[in-house]
Amino acid sequence: MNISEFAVIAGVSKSAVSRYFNNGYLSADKKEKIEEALKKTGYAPSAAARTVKTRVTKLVGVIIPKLSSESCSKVAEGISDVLDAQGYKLLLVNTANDSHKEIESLELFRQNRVDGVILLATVFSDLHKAVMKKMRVPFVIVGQEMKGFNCVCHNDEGAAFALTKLMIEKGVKKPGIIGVTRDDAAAGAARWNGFLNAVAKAGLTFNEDFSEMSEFTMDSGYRAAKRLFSHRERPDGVFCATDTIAAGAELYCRENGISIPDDVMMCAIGDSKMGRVAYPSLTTAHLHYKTAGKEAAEMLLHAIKNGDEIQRILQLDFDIIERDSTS
Amino acid sequence: MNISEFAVIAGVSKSAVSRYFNNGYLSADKKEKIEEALKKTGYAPSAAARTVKTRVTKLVGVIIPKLSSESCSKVAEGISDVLDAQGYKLLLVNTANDSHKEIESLELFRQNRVDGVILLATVFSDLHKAVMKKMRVPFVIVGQEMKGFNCVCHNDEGAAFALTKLMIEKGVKKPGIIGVTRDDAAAGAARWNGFLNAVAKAGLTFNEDFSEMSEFTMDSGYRAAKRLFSHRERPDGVFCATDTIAAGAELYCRENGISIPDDVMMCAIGDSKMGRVAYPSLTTAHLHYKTAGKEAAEMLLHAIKNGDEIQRILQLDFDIIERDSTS
DNA sequence: AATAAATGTGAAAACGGTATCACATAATTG
DNA sequence: CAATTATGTGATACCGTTTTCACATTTATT
Repeated sequence: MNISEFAVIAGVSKSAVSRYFNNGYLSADKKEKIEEALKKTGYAPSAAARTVKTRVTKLVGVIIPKLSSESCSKVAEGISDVLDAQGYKLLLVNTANDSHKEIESLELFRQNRVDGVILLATVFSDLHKAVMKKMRVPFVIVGQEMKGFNCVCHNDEGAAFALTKLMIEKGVKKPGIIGVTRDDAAAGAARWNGFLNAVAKAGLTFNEDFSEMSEFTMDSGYRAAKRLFSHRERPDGVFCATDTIAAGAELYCRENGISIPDDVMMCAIGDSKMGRVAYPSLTTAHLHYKTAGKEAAEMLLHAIKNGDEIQRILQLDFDIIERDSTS
Repeated sequence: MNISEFAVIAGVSKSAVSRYFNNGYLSADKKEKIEEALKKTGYAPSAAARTVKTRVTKLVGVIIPKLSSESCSKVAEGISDVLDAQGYKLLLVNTANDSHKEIESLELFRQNRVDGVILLATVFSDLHKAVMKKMRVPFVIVGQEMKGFNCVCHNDEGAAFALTKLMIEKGVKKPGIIGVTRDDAAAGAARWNGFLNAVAKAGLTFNEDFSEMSEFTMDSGYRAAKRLFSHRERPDGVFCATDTIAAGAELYCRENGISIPDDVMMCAIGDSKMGRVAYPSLTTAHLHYKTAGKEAAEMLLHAIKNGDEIQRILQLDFDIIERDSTS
C-alpha cells in the first residue's frame, strides 16, 4: 500500500497524509480520520521513498571485526546506545578482519547514503584510506589513532607501561611478554612499546627468550606460555597483551606446577569477566570499551551536525586493577 | 551526483548506466566509458532510489536484548555470517530488554521494508504479537519457542535436567538451584523445570531453602550464593541458570572456605569462556549459540525465498562439559 | 540473399514519497 | 471594518532509480 491508496481510504488528500507524518499543518478532523485508517490498514510510509526526496537516511554504518569478542561487543553496545537514542539506525557489518569485506562494506555504505561511519580497530591499508577519503561523510575510528581521521582510542601504551612498572616494583627482575603482532597498532605495537619502555626505564635488560607471540585466543596463549617456560631460564613476571591470552597462560601454569604469583607474576590488558574469576585472579588494566563506543558515536554525531573538517582525537584513560596474580 | 549527471559525464545514456549496474545488455565500448567515469567521479547509485522502484531492500532487522552479553553476541555473529554472505544487510537494534523500544524497532523495520526479522529471546507481550502479525514479513525467534512463529531454540530444559542428573549421580543428595525469573521462558522457566524434574525423578525431595533467585550478573550470583549458604542446612550441589551466576557463586565459596566440589558441587549452562578458567573449572552445558544464529538466518532466508506460511521449529542440541566443579 | 533471431539502444513512464505553490478560510490586529 | 496574519488545503513537480517499449543494428539460419 502506498500513500495515495491510503489517502483514499482515509478520505483525505495525500498531502494531508504526508503532513500527518511530518508534523505539518493539519486539522484535528483529518488527523482523526488518518489515525483511524491507520489502525485499520496498518499503513507505514516507505523510508526509501522519503529518502529519495529528502536525502536524509539517519543511517550510520558500523564495521566490526569480531562481534563475539567481549571488547568489540561492548564498544558496539556503546555506539548503539547513543546512536539510536538520537534516532539513528545502525547498519552493522561483522567483517571478521577480512580486508576485502571491509572495502566492500564501505561501498555498501556509500550506496546506502549513510550519514557517517564508525570503524573498529582494523588494519588499515592504503586502499582503505583512499576509499574512505572518497566518501564525503565523517568517519570515526575506534581503538587506534590515524592521521586525518577522528579517533577514539585507549591508552594502550600507557596501560602496558603501568602494568609492567607495577610488576617490576613488586620485585620482578626478569620481565617477559606474550604479545601479538605489531600489525595491530593498538593491541600489538603500542603494548609492546609500553612494556619495553617500562623495562628499559627500570634499568633492566630485556631477554629475548622471554618474549613470545600469540594469537587472540586462550589456546594460543596456552601454547605461547608453554614455549615461554620451556627455556632453561624463565621470566619471573609476564605481561600479556590481552586477558584472554593471560587466561590461557595461567591455565598452562596451573597444569604444570608453576605457581602464580610466587614463581611468576602475571598481568594483562582488558579487564574481561574472565580475569576476575580466573585463579589466581588476574591483575589487569580496565579499558573503557563501552565509553569508547559512546564517545565515538557522540563524536560522529557532532561531525555530522556541524559538518566540520577538523580532526578530533580522544584518548581514554585506563584503570589498573590489582588482583592476586601480582600478589 | 545522480545517474543522469553521471551519464552525461560518462558520455552515455542513463539507461546504459542502469544496465551497467544490473547486468543488462551493454556493449564493451560503453562499459569501458562507464568504468572510466566511475574511477574519476566515484559515483555510487542510490540504494533508496533503487528500492523505491524495485521494492527490494535486502535488509533484515535484528533485535538483540544485550549486545555485550557473550551469548547474544555469538548469536548475532552467526546471523551476520550467513546473512551478509547472501548479500543481506543487517539493521541492528540493541533494545536492552526495553519492551517499548522493541515495539518501536518493529515499526522502524516496517518503514524500512525489511525482508524479515530476527528476534533474540525477549519477553513477549500481546502487543508484540499483534504488531508482528501485522507485519507481512517472516520472523524467526531465537532462544525460545512461540506458537505461530519460526523458532530456533536450545534444549534448556534438557540441559538443566542432564546437569542436575549428573550431580545426583555423583552423589549429591541435597540439590540446590540459583535460578532466574520464570518470565524468561528459556533461561528461567525451562531450566527450573529441568532441574526440578531431575530432582523428582531421582526420588529426592527438594528443599525450598536450597533455591535462590538471581539476576544475570556475577555480583547477583555472588549475593544469591551468600543467601543460599546462610541457612543452617546447606545444599551439597548447586545448579546455576547461567555460567555468569555460577562464577559469582564460586567466588563467594572461594572467599568463604566452602570447597568445590568437596563441600558442594556446582554446574551451570552456557559454556562461557569464564567457566574454563574459573577455579575450580566449571561443569557446564555448551549451547550452540553461533549455530543458533546461523540456523535462524538460514531459516529466515528460506522463508523469505519461499514465502511459506508454515511454522518451523528447530531445537538445537547441547553438550555437557564436565570439569572440576563436579570433580 | 532473405529472413529470423539475438543483441544493443535511448526515451519515457513508473515507483512512493515530500516540498512548493497558489489559494481559501479563520483569527487577529490597527 | 479593512488589512493583516495565521492556519489549513490539494495539485503538481520532483527526488534517483529501473523497466518497458519501440526501434536499430548485427549475427545466425534457411
